[in-house]
Amino acid sequence: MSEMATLKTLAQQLGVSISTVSRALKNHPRIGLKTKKSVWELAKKMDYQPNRMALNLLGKRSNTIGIIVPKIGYNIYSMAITGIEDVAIEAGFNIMICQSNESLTREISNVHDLLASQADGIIVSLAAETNNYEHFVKILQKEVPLVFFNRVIKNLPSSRVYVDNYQAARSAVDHLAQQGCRKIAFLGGPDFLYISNERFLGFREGLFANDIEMCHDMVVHMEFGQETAKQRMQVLLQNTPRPDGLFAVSDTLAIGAMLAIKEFGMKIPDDIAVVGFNNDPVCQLLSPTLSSIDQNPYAMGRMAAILCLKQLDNLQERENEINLPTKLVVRESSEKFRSTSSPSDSRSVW
Amino acid sequence: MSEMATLKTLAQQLGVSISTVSRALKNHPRIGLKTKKSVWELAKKMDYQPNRMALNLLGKRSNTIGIIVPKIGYNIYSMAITGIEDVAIEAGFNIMICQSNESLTREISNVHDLLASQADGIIVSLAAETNNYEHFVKILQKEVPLVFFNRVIKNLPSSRVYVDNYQAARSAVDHLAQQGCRKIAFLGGPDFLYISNERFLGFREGLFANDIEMCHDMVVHMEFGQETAKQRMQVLLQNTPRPDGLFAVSDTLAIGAMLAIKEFGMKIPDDIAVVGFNNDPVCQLLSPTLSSIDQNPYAMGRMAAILCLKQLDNLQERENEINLPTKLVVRESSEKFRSTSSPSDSRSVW
DNA sequence: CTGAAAGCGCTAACAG
DNA sequence: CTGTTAGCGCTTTCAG
Repeated sequence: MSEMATLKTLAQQLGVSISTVSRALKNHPRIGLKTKKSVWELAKKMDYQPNRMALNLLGKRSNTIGIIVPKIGYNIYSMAITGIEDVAIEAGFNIMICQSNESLTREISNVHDLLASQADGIIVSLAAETNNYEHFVKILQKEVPLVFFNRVIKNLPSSRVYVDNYQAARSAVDHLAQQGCRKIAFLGGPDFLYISNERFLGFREGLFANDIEMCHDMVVHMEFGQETAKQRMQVLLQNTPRPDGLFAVSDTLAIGAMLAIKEFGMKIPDDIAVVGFNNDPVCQLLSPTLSSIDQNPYAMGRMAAILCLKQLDNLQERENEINLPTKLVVRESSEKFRSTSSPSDSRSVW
Repeated sequence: MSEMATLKTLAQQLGVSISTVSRALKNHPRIGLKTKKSVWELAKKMDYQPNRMALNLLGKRSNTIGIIVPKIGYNIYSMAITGIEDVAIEAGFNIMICQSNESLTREISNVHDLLASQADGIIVSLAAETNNYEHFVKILQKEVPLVFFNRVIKNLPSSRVYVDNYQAARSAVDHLAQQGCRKIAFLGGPDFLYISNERFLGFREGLFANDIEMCHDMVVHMEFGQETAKQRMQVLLQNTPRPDGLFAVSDTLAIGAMLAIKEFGMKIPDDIAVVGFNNDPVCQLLSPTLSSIDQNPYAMGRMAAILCLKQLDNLQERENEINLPTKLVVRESSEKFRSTSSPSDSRSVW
C-alpha cells in the first residue's frame, strides 16, 4: 500500500506541529485562518484520511456492529441486513456480517470473531442447531450490547425484535379453517427453537378455536431445508387420514412440501391448501402462488439496529422487547373458493 | 462496555513487565516456564483477548477485505460472498460487505467507506448504473488491491474473475436454434456493462452461426429488474414478427419475461422457448422450470478472494485474469421436444 | 493562537 | 530470562 498521508506528514511539509494540523482539520476556534487554509489545501491535495484504526484505539470503540444470521441468501436475512445497514451507516457505524450456516459450532466461532474484532454491538438471529447459549452469555459478560431478531432467545437479558408468532400462526389456521380444511398439518423447525414453538402454540390454539382435532402425526419438527421438508411431507401423504391443509413455519418448508404434494399427484389448494411464513418474493413465482405471512424483515432489521445503538449509548437500555405486526398474504395456494371480486393476485389481511 | 483485560492489567496483577506478558503469551523461547504458566492462567481467567485495533495500528493493516456487490439478496452474490468469506477467514481476514443497490452514487460512497476503514483489499461486482470509473482509479492510486468479479471492468490494471460470457451466450443460442427457434430475442442489461455486451456478442455470433437473421427490435437493453423486463417483453410480444425464442442475460429478466408471456396467453416453451443466466435456485421452482447458464458463483467468490490476497502479498500480482467454466442447464422452459430418455428434471451440458 | 507531551494497547529492538 | 524504551496515528490536556 502506498504511504498514506498522516498528520505527521502534513505537519512536516507545512513546518507546523502535529497538534496544529489536527486542530486545523477539526475547525478548532483558536487556529489562524491562514494556517487553517493551508492545512486544508494540503490535506485535500494529499488526499488525507484520518486513520480509523488510530481513532478506534483512542476511542476504545471499533465503530462496527456485528451481525450473525443463518444465511445471507435467505430473503428475510438479506432484507434485515439492509435495514440494519441503513441505520448503522447513518449513525457512522460499519457492519460486519457473519453466516452461521445454521451450525452451532460456526455460530460460536462467529461470536468469538466478532468479540475479538471488538464489535461495539452484536445482532443475532439464531442458527437452527443452537440449543446452547453459553456463547451469548459471554457477550453479555463483556457488556457488549446484544440484540436478537426473528429467531430469538427469551430468557437472556438482551433486546429482542420479532413478531407475534402466536397470533400469526393462529391467523393462518383460521384462514385454512375458513377454506374448509379439517385436517391441518404442521411443518415446524427444531422444537427447541422458540419462534417455531410459538408458531406451534398458535397453530394448536387455532385448531382448538375452530373445533378441529389435532392429529399428532400431522405435527412435524425438523431442521430447516427444502429437501427435508419434501421428504417429511411424502410421509404425511402416505398416512391416513391425509391432511387437507398445511401450515409451514417457513416458505422453504412450504415449497418442499408443495413439491412433494405435486409429485404425489394431488392438487393445491383443492386437495391440500398451503400457507407458508416469511412472504419470500419467490412465493409470487410459484405455481400455484404461495400464501404466506409477511413480517417485514427490513423494518425488523432497522429496529434491531436502533435497539443496539440505544444500548451502546445507555447500558440501562438493555432488554427491550419489540413486537412488529405481521400480515397474512393470501394467494392461490390456500384459496379453495376463488374470490370473484379479487382483481389483484393477492389479498392482504392485516 | 466492561473494562477489557489488557497486557497492562495482567502485568500489574502478576508484578511483571508488560513485555514479559506479551512474550509469554506468544510462547517466546526465553521465558521462564513458571512465568509462562502463571501468565497463561491469568489470561484465561480474565478472558484476555489481544486488542485488534492496537494490532492493526501497529501492523498498518486492518485485516479486513471489503466487498461491494449490487445486492446481497441476489443468489449469485450471496453465494460469491460465501466463497470470499471462506477464503478470507481461513487467511485470518475479516470481510466487510457493502451493497451498491445498483446505484453509482452509492457505489462511490461504498468505496470511500472502505478506503476510510483501511480495507486491505477490495472486491467488487459493478452496479448496473456504473459507467464511470474514477472511484476505482482512486483505489488503484492508493495501491489497495482491487479485484472485480462477474460484472467486471476490462481496461483497468486490476484483477478479474468471470466466465466466458461470449461462449456461454453462444451455447444458449445454439441450444435454442436446435429447438427450432428462428426468431430469437435478446434481453440485456445496460449496454455499457461489459459482461452484458459480451453476452450480446455471443448471442449475435450464435445467430450468425445458425443462419438466423438478427432482428434489431428484438434486442433490448435495460436496467436490471423483473418489472422492467416484463414491460419490455410485453412490447416485444406486440411486434411482428413475434419472437419464438428468448435469451435473457439474467434469470430475473427471464422471469419478468415469462410473466409477460404467460399473461399474453402464449405457451413456454412451445410458442416461445426461454433461457436465462445465473441458474438461480428459483429456476427449478418456476412453471415451467427455467433453463439457465450456471456460473458457479461460490467458486467465483473463492477465486476473487484468492487473487485479492495474492495481490496483498505481492504487488506484482496485480492484474490477473481468471476465466471460470459455465454450463448450460436445460430445463422445461426451452425443451420443445421433451427427451423421453431423460429421467431427471434437467440435463447438464458442459 | 500554537507547541510539547502523554497515552490508547501492543510489539520489537535494545539493553541488561 | 526479563525490563526499558520507542513508536504505530491520533486527540487532548497543559503550557506557553
